[in-house]
Amino acid sequence: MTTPLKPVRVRYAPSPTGDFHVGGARTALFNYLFARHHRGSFILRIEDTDQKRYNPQALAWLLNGLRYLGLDWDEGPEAGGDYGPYVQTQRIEVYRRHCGRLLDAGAAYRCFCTPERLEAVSKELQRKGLNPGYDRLCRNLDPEEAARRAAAGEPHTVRFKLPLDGEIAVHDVIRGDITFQNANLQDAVLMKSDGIPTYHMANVIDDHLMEISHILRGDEWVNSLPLHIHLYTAFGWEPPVMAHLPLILNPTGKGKMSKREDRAPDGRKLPVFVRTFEEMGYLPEAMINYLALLGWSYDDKTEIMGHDELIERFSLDRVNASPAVWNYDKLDHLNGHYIRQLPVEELAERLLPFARAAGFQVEREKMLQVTPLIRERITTLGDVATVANFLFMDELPPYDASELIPQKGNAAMALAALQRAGKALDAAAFTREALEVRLRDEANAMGVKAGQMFQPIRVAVCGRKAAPPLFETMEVLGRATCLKRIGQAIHKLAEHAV
RNA sequence: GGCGCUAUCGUCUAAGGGUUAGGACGGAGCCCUCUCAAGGCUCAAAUACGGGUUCGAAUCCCGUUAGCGCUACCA
Repeated sequence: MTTPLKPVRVRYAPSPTGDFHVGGARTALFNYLFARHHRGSFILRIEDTDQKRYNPQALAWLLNGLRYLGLDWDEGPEAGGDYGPYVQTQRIEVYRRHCGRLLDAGAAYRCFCTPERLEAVSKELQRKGLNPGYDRLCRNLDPEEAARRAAAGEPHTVRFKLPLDGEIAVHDVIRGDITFQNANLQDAVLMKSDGIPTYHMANVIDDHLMEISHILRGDEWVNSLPLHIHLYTAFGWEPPVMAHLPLILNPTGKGKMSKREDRAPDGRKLPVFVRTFEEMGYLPEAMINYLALLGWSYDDKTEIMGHDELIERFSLDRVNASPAVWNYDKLDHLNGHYIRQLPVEELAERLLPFARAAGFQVEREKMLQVTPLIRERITTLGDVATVANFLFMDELPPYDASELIPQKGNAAMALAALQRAGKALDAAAFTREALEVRLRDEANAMGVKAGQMFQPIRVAVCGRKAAPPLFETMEVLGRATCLKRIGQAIHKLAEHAV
C-alpha cells in the first residue's frame, strides 16, 4: 500500500474529439476512486490541442457522462480551481514560454522540414528496412541561424533533442521497471508549426504546473513514457508517479474497444459510449461497479460494490497489468441486480421517463402499480417499453390466434377457457387473490390443469405467452380491459377455427 | 518490420513457492412455479508451450509462441 506523502492530485485529461467512451470512463473512474480514497483532488483537464479533430459537442458529452456516473471533479471546467485554466487552448502562452526555455537550453531545436520531406524520409527509411521516422536533419542546424529563419516567418516546428544512445529506465507502479533504448526514440515534435503544442509537451507541462502527483492513464501511453520522462528531466522537474491501466478490449475481435458502435450478430446494439448506456437505461451504480471490476479486484469473492465501498477499497496495487475483455452479459447482470435492489417507488420514478420516451402516456400512479410486476423481468430501464407495453396500451399489438392454444390443448378447449373466464371475471371481486381462487375453481370445473387454463387467458390479456404473473397483471389492467381483451381473443379464436 | 506490454475456466478475476487452483458472468441440470423472469442448489470448464531455480512452481528466471498496443506537425 502506497501512502503518498505529497497531497494526491490526479487528473483525467481527455481530448474532446468525440463521444465519451467507456474506456475513458474507466480511466476517469480509477482516477476518481484513487483521489477520493486518498482524500486528494480529482482534476478534469481538457486537452484540445488537436484542432483538426476537435468536436464541439464532445465537452458536453464528457461532462454529462461524468455527472451521470457520479464522478464529480474538484477542479476543471465549470468547477474552477487555483491551477486553471483547465483547457489547454487557453494556456498556449504557458507552453510557448516553456518551449522557449527548452530552445534556449539547447534541449530542443527548430525543424524546417516540410511534411512532404518528412513523409519521403520515412518512406525511404522504411524501404531500407530501417525504422521509419525523422532523420534529425535539422538537429544540427545552427540555433542562431534557425532563430533568424523563424523570425523571418519561415514555418517550422520545434523538436525535442533526445539522447542518441544509452537507455532510460522508467518505473510504473503497475508494470514495474521498463527500460527503453534511447536510440529507438524519435525527436518528437513539441510545438507544431501553427504554434500549438503537441500532446506530449502540453501534457507534461500541465501535469507539473498543476502539481499532479500520480498519472493514471491507459496502457496505450507506455511507449510515450521515455519521451515524457526525458521531458521532465529537461525541464528539471520531478515526474509524477506513473500507473498505466490495462486496456479494455472488444468482446469480439479482441482489439481495443471500438470507438464506433457495433452490433452483435443478432442485431443487438453493442454500445460503447457512456451516453448510449445511459439512454438504454443502465444504472450508474451498475456502470461504475462493472467498470471498477475491469482491471481491478477487491478480493477473491466480493463483486457487488457501491460508490462508497469502491472508494473505501480501491487501491492501485490491486490493479491488473493484463488487458480486460468487455463483457456485456456481466454488465447486464449487475444492472439487473441494481434494478432489483431499488425500492419500488424509486424504480418507478426512474422508469417513468423511459416509458414516456417510448411513447407511452403513463401516470406516476400507474407506474407504481406496474413496477413490481416487471422488476424481476428487466435488465435495463429501457426494457420497460417492451416488457410492460401491454400494460400501457389500449389496444394490444397483433398476435397470432394460435398463441391462445396451450401445448396440450386445442382450440375448443382454449375457447371454453376464455368463455368461462369471461363469465367468472364478471362475477368475482377484482383482486389478485379473488381472481386466483375463482379461476382455479373454473379450471377444476373444466377438468383441466390450472396452468392449461391460465395460458389462453394470459395471452388474451397480455398478447403473449411470456408475461408477469397473471392475477397481479389482471388486477393492474382492471376488469374492463381484461374483459375487452378476452372478448377480442374469443373472436380471434373463432375466426382461427374457421 | 521495430519497440513495448501481456499471458489462470469462453469472459472478468482470486491464489504474491506448499490449496481438491477459489469466486462471478455465461452454459448445462435440478428445485421453486400459472408462463417468463427472479431466487436457491448442483455440474462442466483454466494455470499457452519448453527449459531452468527449488525438497516443492500457476507463482521466480530464461526462451518460444500468441494476443494486444505504439510506431503522426492525433491524442
